[in-house]
Amino acid sequence: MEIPATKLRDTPAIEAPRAAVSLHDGLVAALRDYIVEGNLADGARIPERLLCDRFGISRTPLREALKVLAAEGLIDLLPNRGARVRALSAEDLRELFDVMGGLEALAGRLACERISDADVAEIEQTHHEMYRFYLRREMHGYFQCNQAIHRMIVEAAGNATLSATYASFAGRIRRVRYSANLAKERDRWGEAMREHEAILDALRRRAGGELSDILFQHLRNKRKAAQSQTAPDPADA
Amino acid sequence: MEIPATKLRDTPAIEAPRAAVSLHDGLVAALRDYIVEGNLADGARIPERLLCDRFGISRTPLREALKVLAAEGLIDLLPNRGARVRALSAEDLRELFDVMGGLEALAGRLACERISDADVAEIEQTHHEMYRFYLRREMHGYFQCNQAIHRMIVEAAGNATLSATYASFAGRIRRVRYSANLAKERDRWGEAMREHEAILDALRRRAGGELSDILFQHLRNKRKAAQSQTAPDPADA
DNA sequence: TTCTCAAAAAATGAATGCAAAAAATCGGCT
DNA sequence: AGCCGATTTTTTGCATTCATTTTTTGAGAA
Repeated sequence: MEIPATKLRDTPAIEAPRAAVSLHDGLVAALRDYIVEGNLADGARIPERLLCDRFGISRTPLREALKVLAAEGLIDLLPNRGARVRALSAEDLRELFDVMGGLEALAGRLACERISDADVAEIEQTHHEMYRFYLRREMHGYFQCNQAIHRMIVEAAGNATLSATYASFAGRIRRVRYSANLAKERDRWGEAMREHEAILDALRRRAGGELSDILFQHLRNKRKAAQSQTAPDPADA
Repeated sequence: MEIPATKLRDTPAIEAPRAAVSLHDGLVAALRDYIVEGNLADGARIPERLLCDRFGISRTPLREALKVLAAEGLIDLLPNRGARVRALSAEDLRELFDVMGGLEALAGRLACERISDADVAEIEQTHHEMYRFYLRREMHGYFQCNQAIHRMIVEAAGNATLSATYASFAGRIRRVRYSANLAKERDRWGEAMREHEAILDALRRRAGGELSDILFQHLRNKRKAAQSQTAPDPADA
């Protein structure tokens, strides 16, 4: 029965660092990257022993990390049968892209409510940088700027919960993003560029609802591009 | 050992599809409910030993469950200092409501794309039932129908990922929903009812973008009501 | 008394050990 | 010869144990 009387005073730095960094968090991140980067085949069984050796730890912390990743949806945990890399079906991809679209739509709406002119200017600047990459047909730089813009909009929403959720889903589709997506994206490069113009325009006017629609549609188009890429459906193969 | 008996019941049809049910999942669910139902004080330290005794298990599975709940954002895990119930600040509440609004907005948009006339009719029916509760000033029944309608819209989106995410966030605010929210809601009862009329109307017309806006605003208003209720910041209470 | 510092106590983080379940291997049967 | 069932082996799930870290407690000095 410890009395909270003495406790109430010492809550200075608790709110600020929401995510405390422990050794365990590092392992979760490492394992997540390990999987996201495709070191394990889709649907492959993940023997605990193997990963223990790989990461140089015992089974206890590894299992904790596996549970977390399972909760994140990155792997499946079959009772008494170990962990398996969750293979993303075409259906999963559809769902993930739509949820990402919904989150970005939300971010756009919220950003319009509170974004400062300075932050809009920063996005504008990145947009122009991206445009230069587009003109020079430099895919990589374009991609980087693109990602940065979307991230800035999400940040501008001023909603840490949203940012965290967005990051989580972004991680989940990063795998496919790596493997595919680039080639077909090229076909709709001009279209994407125009969409980004519209995004910036709506953001300048602080037209939340409009920006929301544009962003969702933007992701929807991205999804279609990615899907036509991955079209030969692996789900029922 | 007798703990999970009462806990396992309240999993709607949401989680069904892909999550395999192990004994461990039961523990996570039980612990989640245990916290959500307010058995632990806000910000209170959670001694592992105590929960081990309470649930009749050893520390290993408990710690696994704690990690998962921490990943869900329900508790904070301070390195070497144990777990604490994450106290929802006014800021957190604002964020959560907005994210919920974003998810519902997305659900509405997606639902308009694929909902069948039969499902619309079902929602319509629940809506009328809700209206009868409204006329008779029966708060509880109204509330049930309200929840059901929102859940049906989310389900109608046909996106399991969205459903799971929605359920997760709903769980996180369930705590405050229990404690407060009802009284003030009464003041804007009529307004909420009108908003629901608009929701149904947009759904009938399959006006996705419109429904999206309405649902977000609906949640925004709900948030305002809840906030004016909880206004005296509970963080430092 | 009150503050500081140090030792004791308790709690956390991680490794190991043990029982049960699944997978693999081998012998028996049709 | 091939297929099915039992035994061995491996793997998983959980409890227990060990090493640090934190927290508490107590003694001594200002």
